[in-house]
Amino acid sequence: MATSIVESLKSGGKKLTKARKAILAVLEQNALPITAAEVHEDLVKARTNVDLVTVYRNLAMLQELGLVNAVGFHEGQMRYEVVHGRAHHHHIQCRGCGKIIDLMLCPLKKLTKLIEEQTKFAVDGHALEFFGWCPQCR
Amino acid sequence: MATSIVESLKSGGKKLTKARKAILAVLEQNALPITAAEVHEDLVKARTNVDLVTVYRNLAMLQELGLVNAVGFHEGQMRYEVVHGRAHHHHIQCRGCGKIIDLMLCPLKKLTKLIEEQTKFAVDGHALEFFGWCPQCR
DNA sequence: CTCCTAATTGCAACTAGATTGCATTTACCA
DNA sequence: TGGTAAATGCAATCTAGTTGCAATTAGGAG
Repeated sequence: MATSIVESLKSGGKKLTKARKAILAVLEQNALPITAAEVHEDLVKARTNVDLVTVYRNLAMLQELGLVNAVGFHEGQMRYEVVHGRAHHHHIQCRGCGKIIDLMLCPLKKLTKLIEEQTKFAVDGHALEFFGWCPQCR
Repeated sequence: MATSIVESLKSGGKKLTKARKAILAVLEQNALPITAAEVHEDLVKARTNVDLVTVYRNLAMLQELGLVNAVGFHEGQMRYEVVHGRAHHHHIQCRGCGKIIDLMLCPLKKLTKLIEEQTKFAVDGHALEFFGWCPQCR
């Protein structure tokens, strides 16, 4: 596991438990954002006994520490991906098969400034997802 | 109610029921996206007896017809707004008080073309929400 | 190395948002 | 005005996620 992650946990007063290591390992093995249930499935497959509740609690905690990023596609559930060493990016999901792919771009830096001027909000984040039909489902 | 809405319903083989009219009226009275529960609350206040299930079913149907737009702020519930006569736009929500305001802009037309070239997806929509702190919560 | 304590975990119960099955009612066209 | 497909209400159900609590564990102090 990356040193930066261990550091972040420590400075947050968090322990490096077996469950936590396993959850982070699963997230690092998945290039694309996965659901809590999928994290749990992978843990079971890897013969690692971690309760689904523990998965939820750790995902929430890792999000607070900024180690994990939550992504929503309006599916009725959230998806999660590790932040560690990856550039800020967005996703596109196929409306047919649900396939997700990474988009290594973000057009919103300039726009954020404009919005701050217009609304007087202090903007500190955004959610941007694209939807469409992949070549197979088209 | 706008003629265009009545037309859309008819050509979709949908009836103009009392419940449906009331739900559309509530949505038209709310400038900002509201939840199914809030729609239901407004109906109760207006002494219109419509079951929450009927609200859910109609919101889903209106969305399919493209008359209503679903917006998600990762709150664990969806919000809905009428499309009728409003330009495509996005929103910003305060992380403190949950206040939402409209942003009458969208920077994504050009980007959509680029994504289609890069991914071979046929892009047909996107979700873009901003988060931050409003002047009162800052 | 051992002990202590706060952090973490698992289990069970619970919550909230949303969906489904089915019998009854309603819109609307012939 | 009657027939019928669409729509509704109610109750039951589902799924994602959360909470309370007793038992366990990581990891620093001594």
